[in-house]
Amino acid sequence: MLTAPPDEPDAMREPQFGASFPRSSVHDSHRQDKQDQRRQRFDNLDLHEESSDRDDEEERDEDQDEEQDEGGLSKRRTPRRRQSGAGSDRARLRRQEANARERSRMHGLNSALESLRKVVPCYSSAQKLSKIETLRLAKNYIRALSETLSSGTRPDLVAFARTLCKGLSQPTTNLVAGCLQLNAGRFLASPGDVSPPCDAPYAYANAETSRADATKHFRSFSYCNMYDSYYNSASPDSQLSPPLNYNGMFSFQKPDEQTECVASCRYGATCCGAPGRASISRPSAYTASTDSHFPNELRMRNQPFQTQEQLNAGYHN
DNA sequence: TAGGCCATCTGGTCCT
DNA sequence: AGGACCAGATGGCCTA
Repeated sequence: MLTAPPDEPDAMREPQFGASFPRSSVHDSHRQDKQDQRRQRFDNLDLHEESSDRDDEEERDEDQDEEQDEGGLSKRRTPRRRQSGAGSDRARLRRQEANARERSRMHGLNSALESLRKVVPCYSSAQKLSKIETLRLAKNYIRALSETLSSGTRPDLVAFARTLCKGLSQPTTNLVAGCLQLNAGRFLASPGDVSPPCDAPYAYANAETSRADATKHFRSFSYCNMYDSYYNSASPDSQLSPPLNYNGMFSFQKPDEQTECVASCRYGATCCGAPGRASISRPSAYTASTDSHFPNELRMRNQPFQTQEQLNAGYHN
């Protein structure tokens, strides 16, 4: 089953609204058991019979095999020659070894993807993003950070969130909005239609269930919380910290990541969490403004916003 | 039940 | 020759 429209050149671009993700990982262990069973079953398969059956089919379909996909991409697979005796055993062994390698390779790929999940906004081990959504969100995250860095202007959370949610599915958009405590329906509506996110803390676009899902698994985020936590210590119940690093100015980090982050990040900020979620307190160069625009804007505490050149200078020196 | 996501197997292709 | 990579096929699980 395709995960993207066939005519879509970029599979990461189109949202899949209504998709049933993010998916819970609570069944991962169960899934692992099933996978082991399946693997055992496949390993015990008599590949001679399987090969025979397929060869029969291929003989029947040999005439149609000449056809090619649109675009000249031939997907034809040449009929396999049936092997027998020692050669067959050897082939089967090699096939099993190849399968094991492929499993290992895919596990490595999934491991890398899991690492990616942990560094994009809204990470949760309890309710993780799908692969495609993780890649989309990561791409948007990089883009949003790059745009902020290159603009050299004071960041705007709504614009940041828009970039972040571009092309994401509605559920994921709601989750990101939940992390930001933004109104997903409003901040994605139109560039000029920006309403203060704090007027309705959880007015989600589609359903209350989305709101509940988001708040259940993800620590809520807001400049209000940032501001508050700046003057308060972090709560001790930190477990998971969705990293939301907006140009390095504020972020969710695990407690054990704070030390090095503080050391390396000149623009560390502070945020705090919703009940049950991590709450981080870090030295901040910014404070949230308390005027009518709050919390759409950030304000520097001790220094003006620096341009990209100034930012880079800190690293180049 | 349909659709989405996923893991796995599999054969083809490319590279070393 | 063998391993890595890729994409198609398949079937299971989950959710709306």
